[in-house]
Amino acid sequence: MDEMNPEAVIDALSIDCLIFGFKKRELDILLVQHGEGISKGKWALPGGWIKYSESIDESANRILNDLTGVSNIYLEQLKAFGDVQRYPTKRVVTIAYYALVKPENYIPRAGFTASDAQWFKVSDVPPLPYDHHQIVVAGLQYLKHKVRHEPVGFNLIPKKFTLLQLQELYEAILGKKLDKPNFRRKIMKMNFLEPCKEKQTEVSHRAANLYRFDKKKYNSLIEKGFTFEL
Amino acid sequence: MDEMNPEAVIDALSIDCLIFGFKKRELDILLVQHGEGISKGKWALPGGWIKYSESIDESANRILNDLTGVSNIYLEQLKAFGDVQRYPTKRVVTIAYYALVKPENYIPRAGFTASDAQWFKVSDVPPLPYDHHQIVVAGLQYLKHKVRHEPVGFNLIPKKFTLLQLQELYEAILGKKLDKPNFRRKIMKMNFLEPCKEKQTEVSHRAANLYRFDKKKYNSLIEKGFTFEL
DNA sequence: GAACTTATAGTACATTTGACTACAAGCTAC
DNA sequence: GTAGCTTGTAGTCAAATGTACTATAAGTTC
Repeated sequence: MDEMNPEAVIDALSIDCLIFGFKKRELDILLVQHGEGISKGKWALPGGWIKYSESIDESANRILNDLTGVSNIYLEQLKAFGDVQRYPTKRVVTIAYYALVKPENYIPRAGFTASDAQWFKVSDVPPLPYDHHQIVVAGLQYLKHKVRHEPVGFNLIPKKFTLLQLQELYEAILGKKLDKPNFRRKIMKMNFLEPCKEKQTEVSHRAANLYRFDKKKYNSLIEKGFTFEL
Repeated sequence: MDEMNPEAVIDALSIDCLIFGFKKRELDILLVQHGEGISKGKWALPGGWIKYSESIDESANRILNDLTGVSNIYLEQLKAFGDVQRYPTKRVVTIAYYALVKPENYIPRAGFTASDAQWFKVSDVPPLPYDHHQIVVAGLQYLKHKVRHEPVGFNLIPKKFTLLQLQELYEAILGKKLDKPNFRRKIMKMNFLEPCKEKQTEVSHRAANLYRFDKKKYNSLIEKGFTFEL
């Protein structure tokens, strides 16, 4: 049977990846240009078929890496999309994954069946095939909600960051100005930022302290009933 | 091909339903006993195969109705589970759905391949086959989070309810005692509960006022920027 | 009516939030 | 150097909110 061949795919089940980046106060998403198949030449979310030999999580990572060269990021499942007519030639249910990354760390390079891979501003995404637009909308909506209830923003800025960088990120995502002293106090009181004991360099003003997100601290706070809210 | 037959199923893709109820201060889930197949006799989440002719949402509703007689509820997608070895005889990815219902409105009656259908206390769930335990845990975790950020709890209690009933629901889900006067004040200040101008009946103590959740009020608050938090 | 149960109101204190002020530290231009 | 700029960091204060209570009211059971 198919399942005996480790390269065989489940032909009714695919993965699509929605990768968010953040550059110059703009949210970006990563698209690939199809190099073959029925949608050749079109820009679309990086996606592909799930193999019998891999879990769906593994599948998402492999597909993303094959098509764009992006690897070792934390892909999380967004949602399955399974309308009867979402795919033109046959019935295909797709499981969408998403991730937040720092674009400067992930220069996409097209691979496998993709002829190109590039970041697009969310505000300037080309027409997408299948129900990919719907997936993007669902992902954006989810991100908007998630960012207020979980400290996912840290995935979008450098490991070591200043409090102002963090504040500007939130201002951009939440779409409003925040008071500087109050933001600092609120974030610092949450107690999961670790000072790096280093300062900013190469800035033409007083250098700010650098901090990093301490996941261990955060997790232990969560276990004690803490909930992140911003 | 398979897809031409409207009864044909996608044999690598299933649905499992996680239905929560609330009775006597306890959270329940709805299980069915398999009447045939490799897990005959075992209690499991109501589940089945997705047909080529139906969307995954439709599939979830049909399967739940076939097996338990429960219909017309709002099923929401929880997550897809796709470990390679999650199903014993072949590779199957399942999409889990969940819903919150008032058990008194939904007396389960077994149907189709199920020989029985019953509510089980969450604290007293029998051993479940496949990765169904993992699905239940994921669902509970999600519910626990969701219930604090959205007023979904009202789906689990009668339309007209007392504040103590509501409080007991939250205590059951969150797993901790809440202070009565403070809970009342907080909920009432949110301003989306409408007094029914009726009182409890048939209770052997002072009758409490009945309230109902006013979805219109809630929605208009949301539009003004209000966020539910508990 | 006494004892009990649950409903509901109120109070006092601590904590958090939001708007704002003050000042320190490092750069640049003169 | 110093004036003037930018950004960092600390603090104040009143209002709102949350927390831990106490008190009392309104029924039921015996």
